[in-house]
Amino acid sequence: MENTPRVFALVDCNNFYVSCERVFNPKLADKPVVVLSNNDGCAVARSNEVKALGVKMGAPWFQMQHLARQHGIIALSSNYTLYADMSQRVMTILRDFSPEVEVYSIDESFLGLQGLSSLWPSYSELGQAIRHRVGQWTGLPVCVGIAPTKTLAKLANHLAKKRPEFGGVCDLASLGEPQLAGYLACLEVGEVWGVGRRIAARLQALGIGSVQVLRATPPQVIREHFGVVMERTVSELRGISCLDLDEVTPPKQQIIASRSFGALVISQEELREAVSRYMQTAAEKLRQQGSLCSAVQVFIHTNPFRTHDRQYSNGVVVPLTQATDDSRRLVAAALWGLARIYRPGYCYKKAGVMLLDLAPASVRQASLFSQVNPRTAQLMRVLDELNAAHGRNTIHLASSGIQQRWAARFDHRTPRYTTRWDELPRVHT
DNA sequence: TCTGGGGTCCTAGGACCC
DNA sequence: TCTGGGGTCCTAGGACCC
Repeated sequence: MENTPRVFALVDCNNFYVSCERVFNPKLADKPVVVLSNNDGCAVARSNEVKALGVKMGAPWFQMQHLARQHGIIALSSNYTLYADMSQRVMTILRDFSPEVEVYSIDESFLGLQGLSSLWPSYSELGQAIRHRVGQWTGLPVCVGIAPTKTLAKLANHLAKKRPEFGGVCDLASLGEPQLAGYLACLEVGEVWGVGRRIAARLQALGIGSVQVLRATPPQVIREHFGVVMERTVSELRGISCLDLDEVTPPKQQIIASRSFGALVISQEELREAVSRYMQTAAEKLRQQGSLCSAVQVFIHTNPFRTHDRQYSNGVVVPLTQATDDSRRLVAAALWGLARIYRPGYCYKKAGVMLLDLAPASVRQASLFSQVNPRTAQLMRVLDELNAAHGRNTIHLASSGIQQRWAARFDHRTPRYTTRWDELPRVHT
């Protein structure tokens, strides 16, 4: 279809959550820092100093207490509001460099670069310009990988991060074949985008350990063992672009809201509060993307790590007679489902809801027996506007309770520096 | 004491139909 | 004694991602 070869860049922020915290608290520079998941449970972001200590992604915080004291690891609760805002700033800058941007996750984007080479001495210098401007305008360090396929751009980004000789930007196409083969021979297959723990182990068993060997394996052989997805990955490693940029994010097919509790929950009443709360969060997201939902799922379970406790886990799908985005109807359906699956006498650790069968609101099917009430849409709009202006959960249904004893704990939260007037950073003179 | 949350895609197998 | 074949749809589960 295209004659000019594609050029992809992957721009990825280094240790994103930790770097965001360091922007606003310079004392954290060069210190071992982790950012923890909800309830301060696991390490979800680690500074280089912490990675060097051998702390793995997702490692439980309570298990590292000894190491933390020994090395003075600083632990911070997640400050998602701050990270989301910083992410937006980075993505805005990236759009200045290329008209083709796919925001892939909160801290990384793919850019289409082909055609832009005439504006720059080389793709590497374009990458350096990106690095420099993001650093100067947001304070966040990023690395850039450049290659003819997305999968290779991911690997290039990995090299840019790990190999100092690249200076944070790696353009694979600028390497000679022997040099490239040398780098790929040093990379394990598990580093490849799409190769997880399971598949890496199976590849190992077939004698395919390095990326270089994987790249040399015929895609048909891979297909026989692993299916079409892995075949595509190997083709991409060989420089054949199979995955294009997704510049417009399609609406989500399902929306999930679930949380572990900050305290154990036994009563149905408290579970009802939590389920109601989660559903209101999910419903807001549903309206944000302009969809309606035809079925909701609700699930609860005990703490699987407490193996000596009696365990219970269950979920149920509740179909709706008419597709809706009305928080009140969605909450009612979820609570109805909860009553079906609730069993007394267990210590519950987590609950959640899922919105299923989503469809655009623009093609709403009018039901024979019920009509859409225009006042409902208006009510939901006012609800969303108030919460957007004054902070999440400013106004909510009474069923989600007031005390919310079960709410997740955040014992080390930093200020929401960029999105709350009362939490702005202060400069003392 | 203390172990995250939110997504996508693919496949296998069962139900059902003609 | 002998008991088809092919297609679709749905769901659960597995694998991956950040």
